[in-house]
Amino acid sequence: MPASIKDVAKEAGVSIATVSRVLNDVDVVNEETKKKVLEAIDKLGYRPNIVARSLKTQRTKTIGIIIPDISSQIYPEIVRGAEDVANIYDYNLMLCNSDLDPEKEMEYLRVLREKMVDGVLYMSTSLEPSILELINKLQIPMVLIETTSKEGNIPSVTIDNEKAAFDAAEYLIKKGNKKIGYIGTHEDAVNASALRYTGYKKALLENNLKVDDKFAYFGGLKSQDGYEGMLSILEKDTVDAVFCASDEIAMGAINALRDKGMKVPEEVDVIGFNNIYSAAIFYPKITTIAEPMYDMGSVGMRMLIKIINKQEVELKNYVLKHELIERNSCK
Amino acid sequence: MPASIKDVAKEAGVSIATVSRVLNDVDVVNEETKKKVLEAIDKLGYRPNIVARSLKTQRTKTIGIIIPDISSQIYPEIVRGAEDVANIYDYNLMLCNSDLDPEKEMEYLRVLREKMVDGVLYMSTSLEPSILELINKLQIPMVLIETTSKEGNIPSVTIDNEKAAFDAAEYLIKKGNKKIGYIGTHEDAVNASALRYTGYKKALLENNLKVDDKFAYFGGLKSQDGYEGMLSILEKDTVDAVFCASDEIAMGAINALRDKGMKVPEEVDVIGFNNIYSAAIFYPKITTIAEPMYDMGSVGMRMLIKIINKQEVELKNYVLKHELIERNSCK
DNA sequence: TTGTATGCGTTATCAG
DNA sequence: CTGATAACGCATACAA
Repeated sequence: MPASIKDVAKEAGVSIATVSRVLNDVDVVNEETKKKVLEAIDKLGYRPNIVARSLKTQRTKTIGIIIPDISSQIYPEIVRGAEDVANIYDYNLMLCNSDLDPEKEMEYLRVLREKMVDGVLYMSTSLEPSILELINKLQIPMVLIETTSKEGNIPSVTIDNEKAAFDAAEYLIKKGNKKIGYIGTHEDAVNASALRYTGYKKALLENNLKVDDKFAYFGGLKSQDGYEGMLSILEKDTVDAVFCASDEIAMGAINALRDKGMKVPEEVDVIGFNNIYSAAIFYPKITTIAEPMYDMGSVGMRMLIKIINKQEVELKNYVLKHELIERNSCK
Repeated sequence: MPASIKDVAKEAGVSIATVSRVLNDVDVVNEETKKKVLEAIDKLGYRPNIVARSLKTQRTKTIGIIIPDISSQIYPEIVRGAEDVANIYDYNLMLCNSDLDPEKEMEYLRVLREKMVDGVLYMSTSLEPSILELINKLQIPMVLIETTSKEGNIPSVTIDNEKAAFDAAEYLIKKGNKKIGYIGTHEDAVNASALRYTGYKKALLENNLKVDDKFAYFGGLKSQDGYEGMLSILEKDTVDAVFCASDEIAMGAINALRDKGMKVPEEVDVIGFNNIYSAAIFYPKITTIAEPMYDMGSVGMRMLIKIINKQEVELKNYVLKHELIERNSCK
């Protein structure tokens, strides 16, 4: 049993109130007694019990972070960014993997509330009405990362996915490519990555290129999807270039092209999305749209802490800048 | 302000004691009143306050997990394994990134104690005396992952790093390679990956191959280290094969070989370690020693929870099996 | 400047 | 079977 404030009080020969005062550096307390208390604290190796403190102050100094899956390639960096900022302000992170399962998300939201976290950083794809309703009921400070709520009434930090995809596709077009494929999320999906198809399409149209479904493959964001997607497109026609909605897709697509005896970038340009760690290690190094993962986490956390402290946030919906990184998978 | 047990009691017309009883399903309580209470709970949308409960029961149902860096390539899977098991037993995870800084590790240990976590999953490289001392003082259930304490008195889950490296090196030898390089941690380092050099050396010696320092490059575990290490070795001599203490090193080494115009595996065999996600996506796909990351996390968590519940654990120091995965970076 | 007392929301002990 | 009530460890309003 660790020492409590009571033990310290007894040891120092003062009341627990006084101990509490020096602990929190509040009110004025005589230098003499302060010293006595400090000595007692030191002697007993006393450390405050934050659970008890939390119950009293109604603040736990911990923040919940809900992500689809920490073992995927893109979330660890976001989490790291969040933790680094949290750390500065003496917050800890409670990590929750939802697997994008709305039921799990809701359960975590409830548990986080029960554990009285001061706020939640929430990453999901779609925000179903039932979840929105729960969020509303829970009354817990929250910021969305990578998503926005329909009405934009929940603070968020994202990138402009449509514009980013537009930039990527236009880059491919500027290189002189005409037949440009797409591998990624279906445009009807209600999440951020679906906007990438919209951006891709817009770039083609604005440049008087026709959008043909035979050049598009809709599936997941994994390398397997890229591999299969590339093969599927190749069965129908040849392509000059491919826009991939994720770097993993790009890697899979490049592997498929290689297996078909086609050279990247000599014969086909491939551009990815995300700029995950291995994009720069892969051969060829992948030209891609860099999403500021770390910054999304840190900016999101910073905003959340402001909200928790009831400070004004200038901008409710941050849109961070993306960047096209030229490497070796495009001519 | 959310409803408390008091509100429920008033709503149901019973005492808070009774509400608590139905909440925890303890003692016998009249079906009739139980129903009333349940209705009140439902009506008010009552959820227990776990912070208050924790203060009373002295159990928080949360577990601290200290890792070097979540944004590195190997920890996310361990964390995921840990979380999945934690989830089953209604525990949550408090994530702490230490960057292998002993000071940070100790600070986290203290804060986790203050927040009354029920246990800690601890990943570090070296356990300095000062940390051991703190651990001892804190009296908090703990299991080590990827490391062991000198005396083996702290429960742990690891793989046999020396044997794994031995297997990898012997695999290279069996392929007929004579001049086998090593890129990785220095043998004097006091952590798990240093044992890989020991295993590598042992394999060479047992097979009557001489160990020559010009074939060894000691550095970090990143791809950059692999790239530079390969170049450095190549300056002194040619090699038939290279044992890399991590997959990232292997990727860097392969890129260096490629830049030097040498083909993998036709001219040089390269074997990695860890089996990180991108090892199977890289070109060529990397032959490697697979560490059961997910299992280390889940087994560790399982063990920790047993310890927390004061159940007997049959084995204090688990050694999980590694596996050599043959892919395309070796002939 | 310091101490007493109350309550944060629970669980658990003790009577009834 | 149920209701008071005392902790759990701390912060704080109010007295002194």
